[in-house]
Amino acid sequence: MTDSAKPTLMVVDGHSLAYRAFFALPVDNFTTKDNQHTNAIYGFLSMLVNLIKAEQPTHLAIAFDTSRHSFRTDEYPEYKATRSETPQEFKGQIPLLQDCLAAMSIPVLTQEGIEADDILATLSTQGAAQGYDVLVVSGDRDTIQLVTDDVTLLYPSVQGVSQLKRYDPATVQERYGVRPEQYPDIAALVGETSDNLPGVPKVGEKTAVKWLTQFGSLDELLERAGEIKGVVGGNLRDHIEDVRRNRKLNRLLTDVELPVAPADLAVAPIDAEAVRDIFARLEFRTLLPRVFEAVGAGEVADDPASVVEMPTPAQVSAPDLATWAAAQDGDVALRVVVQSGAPARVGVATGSELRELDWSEEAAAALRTWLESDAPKVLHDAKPQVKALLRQGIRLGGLAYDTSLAGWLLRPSFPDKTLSDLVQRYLGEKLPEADPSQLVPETEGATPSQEAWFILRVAEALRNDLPEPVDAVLRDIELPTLRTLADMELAGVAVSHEVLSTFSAELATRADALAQEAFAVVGREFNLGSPKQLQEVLFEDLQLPKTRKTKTGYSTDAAVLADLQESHPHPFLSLLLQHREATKLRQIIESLDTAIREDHRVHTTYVQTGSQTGRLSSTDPNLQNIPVRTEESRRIRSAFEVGEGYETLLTADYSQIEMRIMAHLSGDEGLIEAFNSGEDLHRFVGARVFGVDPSEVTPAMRTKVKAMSYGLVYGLSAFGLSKQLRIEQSEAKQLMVEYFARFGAVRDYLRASVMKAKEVGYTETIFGRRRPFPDLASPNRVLRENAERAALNAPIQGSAADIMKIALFHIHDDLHAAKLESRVLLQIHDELVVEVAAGEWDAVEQIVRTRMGDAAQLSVPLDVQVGRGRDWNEAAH
DNA sequence: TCAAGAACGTA
DNA sequence: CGTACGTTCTTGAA
Repeated sequence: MTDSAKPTLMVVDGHSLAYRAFFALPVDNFTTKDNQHTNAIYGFLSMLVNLIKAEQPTHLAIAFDTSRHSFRTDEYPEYKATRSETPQEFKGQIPLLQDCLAAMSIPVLTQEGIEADDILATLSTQGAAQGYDVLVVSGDRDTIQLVTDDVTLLYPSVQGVSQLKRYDPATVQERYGVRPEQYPDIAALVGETSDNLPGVPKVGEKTAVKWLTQFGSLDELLERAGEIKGVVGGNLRDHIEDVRRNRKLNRLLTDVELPVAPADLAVAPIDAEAVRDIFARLEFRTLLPRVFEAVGAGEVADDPASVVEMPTPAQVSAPDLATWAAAQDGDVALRVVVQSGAPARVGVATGSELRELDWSEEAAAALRTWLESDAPKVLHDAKPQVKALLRQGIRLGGLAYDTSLAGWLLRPSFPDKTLSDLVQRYLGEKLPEADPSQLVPETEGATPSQEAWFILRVAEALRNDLPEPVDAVLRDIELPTLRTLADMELAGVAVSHEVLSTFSAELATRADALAQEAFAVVGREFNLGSPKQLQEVLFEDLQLPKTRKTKTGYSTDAAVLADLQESHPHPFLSLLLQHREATKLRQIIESLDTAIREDHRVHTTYVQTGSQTGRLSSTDPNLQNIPVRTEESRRIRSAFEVGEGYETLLTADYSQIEMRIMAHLSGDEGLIEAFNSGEDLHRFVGARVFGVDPSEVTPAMRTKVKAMSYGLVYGLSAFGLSKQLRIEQSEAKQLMVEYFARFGAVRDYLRASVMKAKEVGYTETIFGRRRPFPDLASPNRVLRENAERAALNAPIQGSAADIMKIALFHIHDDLHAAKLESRVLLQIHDELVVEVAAGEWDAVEQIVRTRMGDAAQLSVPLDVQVGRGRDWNEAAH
């Protein structure tokens, strides 16, 4: 153990440890909005902070390599020559890391022509001589030679950067079988592939240790190399010069002339302001308190700017709160605590004052005017609160900002779910939370007005971060959409329990019969729903050929089973597929049925932050994946009926909206003509691709170009196309060639679009919604190509989502403004379902057609198909 | 009780 | 080796 009276000098190889962090931490989680990668910086600093806390060094320095060139490459040009090029994503982080260290007042040492480990060697030698306990932190094994009674090496273990293994002389002896100073001898014999230093063939650690023990020293061994028998002896004699060279190169310099001595490296107070600045730039939030705690706590406490004092919440009467809130000039944050769908408490905050109260009828009456006014209000996850107020007959006005939506728009791939997440990320603070594990919580949770206060501050931080076009999306698309969704969710959709239960019973009978039949064919009973048991039956009992591999075995999905049925027809396969279909439908029906509420309606929840592209998602239940493809499955849709007090359902959908967006974005004249011609799209495209008259396009031709057209939007490959169409890959390839020969601008656009995304680091929709793609720069091919396909699709799918949202809230607002009873119920990405009141059909259809058709001005028309019926199936023209 | 994986429904 | 989602079931570990 260390003698506490001695000062501790810690010297760190910044380059090698940051490099390890670079590979250890997923880049996804460590990319700023400007697309600056920060994983190496974060990983390194995080480790450093832990080290400082654990080791409490009195003196500290970080050494970096200057370049790959060093005295070793002068000596031996092949040194480290086989190392692959350092990724640009890593190099770019080093100057920023050094800036961080400068802000933390930690000396950064570099020396032209000298490697970081030589600086470590020099400092540790000097430090040990001057009475320091020395800690060397490095990921380079050559530093093992530095270990002495006074010098301990901390070396990253294979598990990652967070685990450091401690090497003192005894540990080295135990692990390598030699004393630390002998380690370079072993390395010289064995060689170091990572440094491109070949050793003696067939000689590994074991042999090297044996020889060194036997001969006492490397010099002695090389002197008497003739005494070693066998092939390895010959190898040694043949490679003596290599060994000498290796030994020369792996000796670390202990006499580098440095501008500093250990005494100059005393730990100094950090520059709190500078650290805050650079961490803000790198979007490090959680690291800030950790750094302050580890190295600068005393300094920071004196800094008034670092402490934001939370005002004390005041319990007030509703009239007081209403008067006070109405008198506010700037933004006011509002938090409505919702319990069982009803408001329970209300908290309001400005930057300096906190007011709150319990909800009551009197409170509602007193607050109504302010709540319904245009006075700007900032909320977090407003939709449930808007709904709760609507249930009280209060329509919230002045919805100015939603931090949940803003956080999602800024980082759609990693939605910070809760307010607590946002406080952590954007303020670097902790939202006080009640400890749920305790019956009597030890920690107090934030009160509503305290939460509101945090929301206001998070909103301010987000406003600074949100680029203008993205802010416009929030203001002009998302917030109006939020109000609309609240009404849609409250309205729900009428679903007939009778229709569902009749169908369900039928399916249950059928599924049972199919199962019995299947068991009879196989000769035993088992769980048809268990992929594991199913595999036994298919591949062992029935001896069918093994299929595509999955993580846990072999695939039994529908596509695979259909293939099997074709190559090895077996009655069981068809029974199984039919059974799956019946049970799947039944399952959907059951979950739908249990979701029917007392008003005989199903109320889904739209998750506005539920996708990375800008689409909505729907949960509890998901009404965006109700079956439609088969005749039978559409019976489920016929259970969605017009509700009491209304006359009919209207469905409206965009036809081929994504292809139209492609035509617009690419400016492809052929495709634009296709949409303006009035001809069926796939017929038109088929005629061009196959060089025939539109009337001569066969169904097979149409199917092919249709698959191709849709595939384009997803970044389809010839392989994927051939698989889907069950044609040869060569034919698929040929199809793509012909397609692009006629519609070349489409391909040019898609290529340019991905290129642009690589350049700026994000994609953008027509309306300015952005989605960052850090993986476009990934050295990992799979990751990169996945990102490329997603980046190809994002602006198209996202623009379609934008257009639908714009149409949706305009329709909602128009219906409201025209005082019509009719209301939008559902949104299924490119389709809307509207419940139409008696006598309102014409007006509603007019509004829907206009708003959907005019939602965006593209170079092709937005075609809208409208249907009418008593139920959803009937209404789907 | 929970998480992961497989399967499958939609646009 | 085609994008974007949510739900249900089974399984195996906790």
